Amino acid sequence: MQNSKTHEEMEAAFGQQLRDLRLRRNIDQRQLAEQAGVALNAVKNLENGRGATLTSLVKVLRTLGRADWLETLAPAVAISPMQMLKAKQPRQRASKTKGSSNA
Amino acid sequence: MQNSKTHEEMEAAFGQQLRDLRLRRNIDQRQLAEQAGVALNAVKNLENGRGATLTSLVKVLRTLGRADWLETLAPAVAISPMQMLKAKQPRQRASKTKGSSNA
DNA sequence: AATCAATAGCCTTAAAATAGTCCATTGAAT
DNA sequence: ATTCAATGGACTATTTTAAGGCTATTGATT
Repeated sequence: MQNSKTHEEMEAAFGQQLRDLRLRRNIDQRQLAEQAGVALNAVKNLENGRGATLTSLVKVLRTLGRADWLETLAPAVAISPMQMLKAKQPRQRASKTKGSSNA
Repeated sequence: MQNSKTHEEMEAAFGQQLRDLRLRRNIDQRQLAEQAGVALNAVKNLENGRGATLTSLVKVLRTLGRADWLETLAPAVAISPMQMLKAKQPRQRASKTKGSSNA
């Protein structure tokens, strides 16, 4: 009922994707690190799934030209233009109804 | 020529997306933290863009049922079945040709 | 409008990541 | 086959985050 991969495996697989992106740009880790403004070790850690910060990831993604990917996480619910008007967002909260299993 | 957002802004916007996902599931930060196996503070940090580790992010994404998103980073080049056969991957490297501006 | 739970924010300690350097390995170019 | 650069891996010091707890806000429900 859940993803069979451990989070370590997922981070490693993710790192491989980052590496692929870099190799397609044909730049080496050192160049990527410099352009991103992070240490070479941070890039190594990312690509090898050895632990990283979200900040390093974001900086690297920007450099790789894939910062847009970060905006694709939330499916973004379509709402009507009228609703748009009142769609300010000062601190939403989870509500109390027990039936919490929404999709 | 580049994203006008700073990486801080990007992390904050990303955190908002995480929050949206959580609210759609209608669970609170405490529940999410427990189910993900991270501290409540880790969830707060993520949603408020105050710094986080990739590990925390992955654990949270799994809990939110969006672990698949992590696999959508690299466009994944289509290669022929014949090429598949020799597509082992022991350590690729960036090559030396100066013309490195690939898309 | 009053209640109460969800969230923000801060504190301290422990754990983890960054940064910088060095050396070993290995893929690519000659 | 040899050369040489790209990468992996380790080590140390420093910075950042996780974890856990505690209080102040604030949104949702009544």
